[in-house]
Amino acid sequence: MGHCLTTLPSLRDALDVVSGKWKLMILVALATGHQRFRDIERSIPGISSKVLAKELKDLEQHQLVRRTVQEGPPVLVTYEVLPYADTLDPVIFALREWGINHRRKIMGASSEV
Amino acid sequence: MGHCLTTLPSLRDALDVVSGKWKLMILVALATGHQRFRDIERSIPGISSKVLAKELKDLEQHQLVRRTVQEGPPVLVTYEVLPYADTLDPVIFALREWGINHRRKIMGASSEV
DNA sequence: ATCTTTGCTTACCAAAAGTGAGCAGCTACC
DNA sequence: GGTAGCTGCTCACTTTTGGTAAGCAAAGAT
Repeated sequence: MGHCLTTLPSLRDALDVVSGKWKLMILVALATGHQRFRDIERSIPGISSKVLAKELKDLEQHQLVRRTVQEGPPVLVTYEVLPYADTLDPVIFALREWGINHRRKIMGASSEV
Repeated sequence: MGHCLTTLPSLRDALDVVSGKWKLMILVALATGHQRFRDIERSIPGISSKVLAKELKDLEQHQLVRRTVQEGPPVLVTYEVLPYADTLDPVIFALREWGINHRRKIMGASSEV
């Protein structure tokens, strides 16, 4: 119910860009004001610099993020979400709401035995 | 903007359950009436039986899916989405919408050079 | 009897993710 | 000026995950 025939292919298209452990997290980190590599890295618990570097490149290729180098010294590298990435807000919002709820469910279940 | 401090952790919670290439696709497949293993497998292009079996177990553990065995003969195994999985509808909807739009963007970009 | 379908599992290999170290370029401090 | 620290990464390595192909028992169809 509510799922039409184009659901699977479109979902596939979206997941191909956005699935994975880190991409959405990185976008949120950027959107909340973390622009520098180390800053982003610190704001996302558990991510490694290797993965961050790779995911940022990916996001750049998908035109969701822009990398800017201000020649120094010191050289300053900044990342920012491009406007197009804002179109992912509903996805992030939905996931976040679900996450909040799911945590409630899990916590609730363990104490209600 | 619009992102509060609980965004990252909640997003993490959600992604831990739901991220990956296949889980949402499987839920949609189930929701659109595919209940049998082979049926699901055929409805999701590119998935392998190994991965499907593993993801189904995962989804079962997260209480999003129920596996039912009707002793036969023939033995009949059916999978169904549990009501709780419906709470993911907004996520799926948002992703699907984004996928539709993203495809438009990609296609558009290649012809508008 | 043989072939097909179902619901998987098992080996095997490849790709991705995580770990830890390191490195060039700069600053900060005494 | 020596050493310590930060930045934005990369490299080599191990571990985990994914994908591919085959196979298998139970049953049904021909």
